[in-house]
Amino acid sequence: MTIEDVALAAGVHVATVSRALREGGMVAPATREKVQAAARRLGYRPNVAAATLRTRRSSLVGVIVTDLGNPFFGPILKGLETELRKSGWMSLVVQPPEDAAGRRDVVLALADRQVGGLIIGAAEIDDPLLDTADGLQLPVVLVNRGYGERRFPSIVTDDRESMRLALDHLLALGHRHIAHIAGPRSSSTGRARAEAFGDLCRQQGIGDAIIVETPAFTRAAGNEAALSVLDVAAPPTAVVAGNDMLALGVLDAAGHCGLSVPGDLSLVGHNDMPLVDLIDPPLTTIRVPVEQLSRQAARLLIEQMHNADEAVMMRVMMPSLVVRASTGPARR
Amino acid sequence: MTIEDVALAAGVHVATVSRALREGGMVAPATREKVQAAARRLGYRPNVAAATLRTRRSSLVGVIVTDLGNPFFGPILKGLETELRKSGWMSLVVQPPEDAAGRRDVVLALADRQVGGLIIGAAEIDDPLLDTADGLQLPVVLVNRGYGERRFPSIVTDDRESMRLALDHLLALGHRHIAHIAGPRSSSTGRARAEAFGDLCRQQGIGDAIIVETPAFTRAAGNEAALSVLDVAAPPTAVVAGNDMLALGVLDAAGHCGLSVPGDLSLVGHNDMPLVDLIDPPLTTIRVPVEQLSRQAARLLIEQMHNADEAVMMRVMMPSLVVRASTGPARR
DNA sequence: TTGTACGCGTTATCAC
DNA sequence: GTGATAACGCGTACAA
Repeated sequence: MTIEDVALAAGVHVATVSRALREGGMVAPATREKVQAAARRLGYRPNVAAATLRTRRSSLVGVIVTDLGNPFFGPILKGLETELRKSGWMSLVVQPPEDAAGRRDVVLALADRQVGGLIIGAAEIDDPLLDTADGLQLPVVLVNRGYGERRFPSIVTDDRESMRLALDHLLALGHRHIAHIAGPRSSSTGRARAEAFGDLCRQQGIGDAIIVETPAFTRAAGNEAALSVLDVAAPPTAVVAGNDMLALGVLDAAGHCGLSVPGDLSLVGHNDMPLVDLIDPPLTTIRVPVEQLSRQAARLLIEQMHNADEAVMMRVMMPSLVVRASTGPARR
Repeated sequence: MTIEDVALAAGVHVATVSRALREGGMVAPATREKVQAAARRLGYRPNVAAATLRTRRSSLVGVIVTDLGNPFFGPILKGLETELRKSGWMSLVVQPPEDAAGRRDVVLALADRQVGGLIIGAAEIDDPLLDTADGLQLPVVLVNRGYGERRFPSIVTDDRESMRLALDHLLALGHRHIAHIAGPRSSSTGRARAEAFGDLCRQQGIGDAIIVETPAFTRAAGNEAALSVLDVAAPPTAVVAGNDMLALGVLDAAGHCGLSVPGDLSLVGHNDMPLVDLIDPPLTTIRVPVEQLSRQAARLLIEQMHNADEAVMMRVMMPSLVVRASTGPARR
């Protein structure tokens, strides 16, 4: 069942069928109708591979996400897929390997499929992923990760504002000994939040603020890092975690050290991922507007793909503080 | 940069290049090496669209999942993608619409992309998705959903065993008034668990077991259904939920009714999705081996795609009980 | 073992 | 506004 069959059935030439079935084709309304009727009657489906071969374009978008197991990414993926498909794009989802060569290959493999662009929710700073995409001239949008030199369009939340919200909240509760369990410096969010936290502490005259970097945004890493901070004579009275997964690890560590939350230790997470409102204690955290984040990202990519020479831009979304029960007044 | 350029550079014919670069091609080792060297030197990347057009095969697999926002699906997607790509397949991820036409179209769109097969983690009973895939002769594997007539290969957990584990646990704790907040009967798991629960209760001589069906596996639906059961004079002392999301809703309802868990009400979930070990109280639940479930599904699909006339088979995985703190002895 | 030749289904560029 | 025709890049019988 090819375009030729339709042409035959409609009594026109294949070229006319092609035009009639596509948006911009210049065809007489009557002809178009005739063709569409024939196509429908025959159950004709255009051969996507042939069209891709001819046009060098496919209706595919590469979605590169680390750690699909992380509850934070589910909603992001959901928003992305929904919004992309609304515009006719399908999502090729890939988790990149750790090694540089593997990351390069992932982008190449995606490019081989003629993806129109890439949404990357996994970029590290100086990521081979980005260099490769850049070399291929592939439109890219970063979600929730900026890039060191801001070379790529991205949707991010304001990390400085996040830390300000967290810190103000803790200061208002009387805390003065505050630690930050930071995500890896190789990720823009890990780095930006750590730097903002440091700056703000200095501004507030908190000299002894501790910042510990973790190797990954995981519960295990959070636990380990938190132990090094909490398992001492005079532990801090509050901790700001780089994200919610790290916060869960901090919770583990607090339990291990016999510290009650929020009695002995106040804890602020980041992201407000699903279910953190139900854990014990319900987590005070910084909410990022996930739904809008992912929809904006999809839209931005679509714009970039549509208009190749769109200016590089960053859209910054504002986080907000959600106070639950993991924070309380300082005892000391 | 086409296959012809490589042929020129290697001093052989394009056909030879094609053979040399693919697995089964019969080429002299020396020639192959020469060709590979030339290809590498030129940075040649085969045109996937052309190959797809020619062979009518792509290295794409359709992954149809409802509700990417549900924390249960993240890990499943993760295992699926990992395993599929290990065998050279990329995942086209799609969330199906609710309406029949939309579900049909999703499968057609996937088929248009020449996907080798479909992994469906969203099938309803008598789902248009399945009929369409069936009509297209597309290899299909169902994850965590069986099909009414068992026409499709699937990976499932043993729902009867799940319910047996849950019920035995509650009976051992002395409960006799037990309700089941069931998932929709339109889903195989919802139906199977409800039926098993009913059967087992009868076997145990529990005549007054209540089963309430929900319209969806969501927290809100669980809450609503649970309210109808708990907000009465003599509520049951234990509830088995159709899955963890429903269980969270039950928890909400219990709070609303002033029932403490597990003091006044014992609660068993299903799936052991991420973070339910941290909620208050930590949820007793039925663990499904997600990692293996998804990997098995991917492997099964790969087998089906490889060997078209593989017998339809179902692989059943055994669930296990994870006792945490949401269940306790019956007071009455 | 290698080369020849054709076709896969579409779209784009021309004439008309 | 429509028809003819030439690519697009590759895989594969078949012949050599």
